[in-house]
Amino acid sequence: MGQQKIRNMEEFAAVSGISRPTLSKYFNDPDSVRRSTRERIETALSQHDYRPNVYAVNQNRRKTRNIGVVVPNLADPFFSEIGREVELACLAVGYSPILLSSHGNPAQERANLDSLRALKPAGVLLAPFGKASDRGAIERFCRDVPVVTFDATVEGVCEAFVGTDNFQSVELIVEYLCRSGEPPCFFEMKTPSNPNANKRRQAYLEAMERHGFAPHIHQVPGEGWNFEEIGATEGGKLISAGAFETDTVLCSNDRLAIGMLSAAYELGLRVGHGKDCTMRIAGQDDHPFSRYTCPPLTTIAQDYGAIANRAASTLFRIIESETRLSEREETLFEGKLVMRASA
Amino acid sequence: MGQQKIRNMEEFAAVSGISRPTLSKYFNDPDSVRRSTRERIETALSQHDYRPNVYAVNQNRRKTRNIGVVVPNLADPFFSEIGREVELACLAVGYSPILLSSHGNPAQERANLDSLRALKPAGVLLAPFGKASDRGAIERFCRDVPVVTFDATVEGVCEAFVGTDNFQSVELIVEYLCRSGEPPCFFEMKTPSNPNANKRRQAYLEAMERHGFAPHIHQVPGEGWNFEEIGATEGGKLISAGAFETDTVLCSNDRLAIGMLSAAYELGLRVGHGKDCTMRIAGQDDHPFSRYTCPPLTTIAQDYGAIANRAASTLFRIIESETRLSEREETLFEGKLVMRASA
DNA sequence: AAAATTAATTAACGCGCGTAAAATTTAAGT
DNA sequence: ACTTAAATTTTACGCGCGTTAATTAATTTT
Repeated sequence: MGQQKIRNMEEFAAVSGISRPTLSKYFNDPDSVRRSTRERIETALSQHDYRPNVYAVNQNRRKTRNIGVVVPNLADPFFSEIGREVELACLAVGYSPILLSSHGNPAQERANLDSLRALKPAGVLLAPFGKASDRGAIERFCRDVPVVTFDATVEGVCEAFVGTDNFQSVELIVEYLCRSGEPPCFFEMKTPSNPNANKRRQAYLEAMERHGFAPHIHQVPGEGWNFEEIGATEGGKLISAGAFETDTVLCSNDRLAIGMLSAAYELGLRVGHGKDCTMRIAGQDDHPFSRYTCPPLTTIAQDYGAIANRAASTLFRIIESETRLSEREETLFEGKLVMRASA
Repeated sequence: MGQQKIRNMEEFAAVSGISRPTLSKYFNDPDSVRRSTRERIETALSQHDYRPNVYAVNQNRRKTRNIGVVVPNLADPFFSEIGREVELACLAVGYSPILLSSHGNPAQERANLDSLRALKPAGVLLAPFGKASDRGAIERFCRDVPVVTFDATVEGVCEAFVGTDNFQSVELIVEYLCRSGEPPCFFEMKTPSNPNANKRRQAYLEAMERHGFAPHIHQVPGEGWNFEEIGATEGGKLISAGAFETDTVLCSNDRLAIGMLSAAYELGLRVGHGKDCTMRIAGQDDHPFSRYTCPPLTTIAQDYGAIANRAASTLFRIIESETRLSEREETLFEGKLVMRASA
């Protein structure tokens, strides 16, 4: 294509026969120039392959076209999947997503926000740790940058929140479990890393009361994000000790359930709703791997795509309106029951 | 801390009593200034919280302190894990990692390299698709930016490659399987997304010959990265058709094995090396979830940490020497046999 | 303490682009 | 064809920092 390399917009103006300010307008918004000029520019562009220097472009702009995406832990397929959807949503409307994982560490979350601040992002999509997050840091950050939280939130902070309706979800699966067999016990970590856990516990209590059953909550020790390990070790202990009051266990999330399924298998128990089964195990989230557990995991599916797209579009709206929301928006999507063999 | 906000280095020079060029030196390398001045700067820094404008800093620099990290698919825990390790290695020596996923799409890989080029990275760590990658694009990119490939490579391109020794690994597990039971059949996709698959198939053939057994390779249709699905569907078909010549199956990777385990479970087969088991299934990679399959998966572990750190340190060496390697470096780490219950 | 070395300061330019104001061209409307 | 409105060009400045050369100050050497 091009002969010699174009070093800057000035040189590209020379070879394309368009003035530099017009080019500048074009690169900021192709639709802001007349169609005939746009076509001339694009022709020249196809022949000379020039791209504006990202750093020079962003130097003076108060707001860049960057969007920060911060998730607590990319090693969790839930977040890598939702992160992927969010990235695509950003690209689709011409923003540049910058994906950062906090690696399960709230201090890293703060560091990520610091890095982002230096990048002057137009906005940020944040899946925070919740209570474990540095509230002050996030509050300060939200003052400077429009932030939409998803999956989890920090009470009363940020412009908007998009997530799953834990109460509806839990009710759905509790209702199903009660109807189809013994009412479920609830299995979770004593100090959950994920803030949804607290809502789910609460929702479980309410749902059980609504259905007229006594709730049974089992909280096990364990820190960090190695949920499968905790589910396997601690869940296994409870199973072999006969600690569960009923034959049905609702886990706070799929990863704990995956661990518990593995423990049950080790113990030689058959899990599921079949006649020869001795217990049922259900999860929450519809983790990408839940379809392939043994038996496949019955769970509540979060609508990854809907959450990601709504969070992104809400953020775009705030950015483009250039005004903060008068009121904090909360959008909760309904979970869907995914019936598989485990419960 | 600070009273009013510092807008630029000039203002910070004023409040700190240090000249701007000295500050500039400091921010590029704190050790390049006298200790007494360094301390004065850091004191002022702690009181006024000023940070140089990233964009202005990188505008003229030919090489930034950014390091691009490109993986084929972040949704695969293998890559999110190795991506994490690579990120940490970069941060540890003061580089800024920029993690990009190609979302299983070679065109996106190319787009990622294009984005990276605009960011003038000091270097790039690339886990390419292999044959599916746009060879020309990668070659051109490597001409401009030092690149170290990991996990997979593109023949003859880039400065260095760090990965696992597939031949050693496959030999290890084939030897184990032959010694402990029937020799393994080999299960893989007809058109594998991962280039290591080809080496593994070759290694299987050689290992079987070495041990004096007839090799049996089963290639199944299927595209994309939904390996578990393919393993379950196609693997299940082969199992129920009795297509495997022996009772032992070595899968090209753990994710296929996870799918096949799920299919075997559905079929009511007991997998493992116990007396009551009817077949054995083994994988390769030691996927983070393989420990929690039912039964837990016997596999070959790649040394994630070693690969990530070696790839990173090799890249740093190239960057800091400011000369390209005279010869392409290849580092292969040995796989380790992880014996669990499935084989 | 003087000389030699090293480090910091002053002054000034350039990077690539955003952007504003004024002058000019082009397109649209009647 | 003539008026108007809209788009483009010219001209020029500024952003925040890298960097260089000449100068001055601080430190080390002998």
